[in-house]
This record gives sequence, C-alpha cells and structure tokens, in this order.
Amino acid sequence: MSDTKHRSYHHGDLHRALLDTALGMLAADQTWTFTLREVARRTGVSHAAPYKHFEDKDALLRELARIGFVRLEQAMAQALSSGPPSMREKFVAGAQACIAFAQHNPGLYRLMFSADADKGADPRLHEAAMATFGVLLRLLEKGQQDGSFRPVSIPALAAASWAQVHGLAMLAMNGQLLEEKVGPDPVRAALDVLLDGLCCKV
Amino acid sequence: MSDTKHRSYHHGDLHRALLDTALGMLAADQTWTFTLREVARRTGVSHAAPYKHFEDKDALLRELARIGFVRLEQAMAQALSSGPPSMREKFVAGAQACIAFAQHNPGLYRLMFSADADKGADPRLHEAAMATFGVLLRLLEKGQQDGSFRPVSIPALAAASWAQVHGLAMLAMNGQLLEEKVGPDPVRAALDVLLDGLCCKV
DNA sequence: CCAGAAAAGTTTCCCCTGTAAACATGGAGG
DNA sequence: CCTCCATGTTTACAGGGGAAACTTTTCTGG
Repeated sequence: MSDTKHRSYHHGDLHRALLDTALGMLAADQTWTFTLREVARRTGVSHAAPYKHFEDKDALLRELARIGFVRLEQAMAQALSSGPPSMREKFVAGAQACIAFAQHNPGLYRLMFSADADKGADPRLHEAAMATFGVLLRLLEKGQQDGSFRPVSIPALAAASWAQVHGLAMLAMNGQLLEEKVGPDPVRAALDVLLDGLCCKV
Repeated sequence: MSDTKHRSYHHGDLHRALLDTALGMLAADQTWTFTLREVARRTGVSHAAPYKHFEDKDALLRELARIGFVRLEQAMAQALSSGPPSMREKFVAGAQACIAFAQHNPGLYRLMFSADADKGADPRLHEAAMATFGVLLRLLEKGQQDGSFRPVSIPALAAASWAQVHGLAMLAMNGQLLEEKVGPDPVRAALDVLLDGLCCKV
C-alpha cells in the first residue's frame, strides 16, 4: 500500500472525505466562510482530526482552491474542444464555461480568487492556476497563428481577455448582469465588444 | 443640535474615529481581516463601544465600503475632467484612476467588492456603488453621442468596460501584471485591446 | 436649577473558532 | 505477540463577535 499516500487507516481516507465535505458546503453557499470545526463535524470526526491531514485551515483552503482550478481548467478545455471551429466562437465558449462555473460554484470560485488562498504560498496551487491560465494562453496563440486574432503582444491579449472573463464572472455571480438591463445575452454582448477589438477586422 | 446624528458626547464623534482607525488599518494591509476589537483597541475604547455606533461588524464594513466607493467615484471623476479631451483617452484615464486606487488601497478595494459587504443589505452602500458606476455610464453615453464609441447597447458596453477595469484592477493588485511579462504599460496595452472594440473604426 | 431620561462607554459573560498538547487506539512489521 | 507510528480524540487556551447589565455623562423639560 504505497502507491498513494492517503489510503485507509482508521477512517478510510479522511483526507478526501474532508475535502468532499468542504466542497459540498462550498457548493451550497454563496460564500466560503465555513469553519474547520463544522467541516469536521459534518464528516463525523473530532474537530482536531483535520490537523492530521492539513497543516492548518489555510492549507485546506488552498487544496480546495487547487481542486477548483483543476475543475475549471477541465471545464474550459472541454468547452474549447467541443465547441465550434471558429476561434472567435471557441473563445466565447471558453469564457462562457468559466462564467457558468463561477455561477454554479460561487463559493469555490470566490475562494479560488480570494487573497486567503495565497497562491504564492503553495507551489501546487500556483501550478494549477497557471495551468488553467494556460488554456486561455494556448487558445490566443493558436488564434494568432491562424490569423484570427490580431498580432498584438500575447501577454497584453491575455491580460485583457482574462480580466474580461474574470470580471464578467464576478458581475454574473453578483447578479449584476440582469437580462432586463443588458439584453437577452449579457455575457455574449459584453464579450463581443472585447472580441471586436481582439479579432482581426473582416 | 439636531441637524446631524453623530455629534459629540463622550468621546467626541467616536463614529468617525472608528472609521478612521479602520481605514488606516485597511490602507496598511493587503487584506481587510481586521477585528472589531482591534479597531476599538487602537481607537482607545472598550471592545463593546463600537456597538453603540454600528449595529454589528458588518455594518461597519459596509460603511467603510461606502466611503471607498465615494472616494473611488471622486478619483475617477477627477481623472475624467482633468484628462485629455479625447473620449478614448478619457476612458483610459478613468480606468487607470480606478486601477491606481485599487493598488493604493488594496484592502479597501477588496472589501468594496467582497461578498461580505453585501450591497443588497444596505441602500446607502448600493447607492454609492451605483454612483461610482454612473461615472462610467455617463462617459459611455457622452462618447456614444459624439460618435467616439460604437452605437451598441449601453448596458453591454458598460458591462464589458466595467468587467475589464475591475478585472485589471484585480490582476494589478495581485501583482499579475508585471512589466517584464506584459510590456512597459500592461494596463494601457490591455485597455487598448478593449478600446479597439469599443471605439468606432477610424 | 435640578431631576430624570437617554446616550455613550465599560465590564462581564457566553459561545464560537483555530490551534497546540496530551492522551488513546489500532493495524503493520519485527 | 508486542511494539511503534499514523490516525483520532480530549482537553486546554487565546482571541473574536455579540448580548446584557451597569456606570457615567450629557441633554432636556419642569
């Protein structure tokens, strides 16, 4: 039993169980202000048990954030691959996947981008965040190579795109993109404004 | 003495003093995770005194956020009025003012846009946030009238612009807009991408 | 001018949280 | 079988938010 580190001793992979409980709590609530004791309680262990699996509360939060980035990366990557062929439409699909993720997992999304999950303090978290970012980067590079996107500095494109998508996700989570105000598809409309600047003129 | 509610009794406007202390703490730190007791301590009163001026901690946070929005509105409005005449340049000036505000008051900015300062729970906070948003709205309307910006739905333009500015502010605060990665003026470069879509073609 | 009354502050209290330390347990290897 | 270590549990402590009771000012009306 040495292939994975967390196997089954007393509880049977409490590490995973705690993460699952916490993820469940995050999914339910708009905020991620759960307490470590509550997680332990719902998992059916004593309030000190988590400390055998996570150095402190922040370590658990960072691990949750990391899982969130992995999931977001998968969601975005899948949206890109199964989307329409046009680069512009791929971009929209990826952005919508990110925004949908935020709306369906507001607590987790907020945690991922909060200062409490300090990416600098955890190489694994940083790596996961960069991998997610990489999905966007690769799309921009490919789109630039095939002439869909303008030949501007990739980092500038990436910063603009990422700011836009993340900003829209935030607005959407806060319910500030109401249809009666912004029209039938607010996200699409906002993305089109950016894409008109991003794409080459037709 | 019935014109304003908080005058001077024992302390002499403890209401304001608490806000000032908290603002000072917010300015110093990257995060706004201060405690109410710490604010009271630094103001030189007992830990229960604040409850005579704020219903609870959240009420204080909301008031701080409200002040933040007022300041941000002033900063952006001033940037617009004292900036160059071109609509496009005005937009850039306003955006840079917002981003600079975020960088100089990261704790306050994070508080303003965190879920803890629930705008729905406080009409005054909501009003202040809307007023700040109004600066952007009026600029877009004016720019559209004089033909600088495209005749797209104003809410769509606003959503895109706001998402972009707020997203860039977040990235800037997190130190993810480094010059060596994005070039000499990362914000400008990213804004230009958006503005190329926002402005009418030349 | 002098009671109240009400405002503003303080103390005390309770329950919660994060976290450390001491203690218990049970399964794996000698 | 027995011992060790990973895994849990109990106990303990500092600190926070907030309620309640008490005290001290300041204001107000008679």
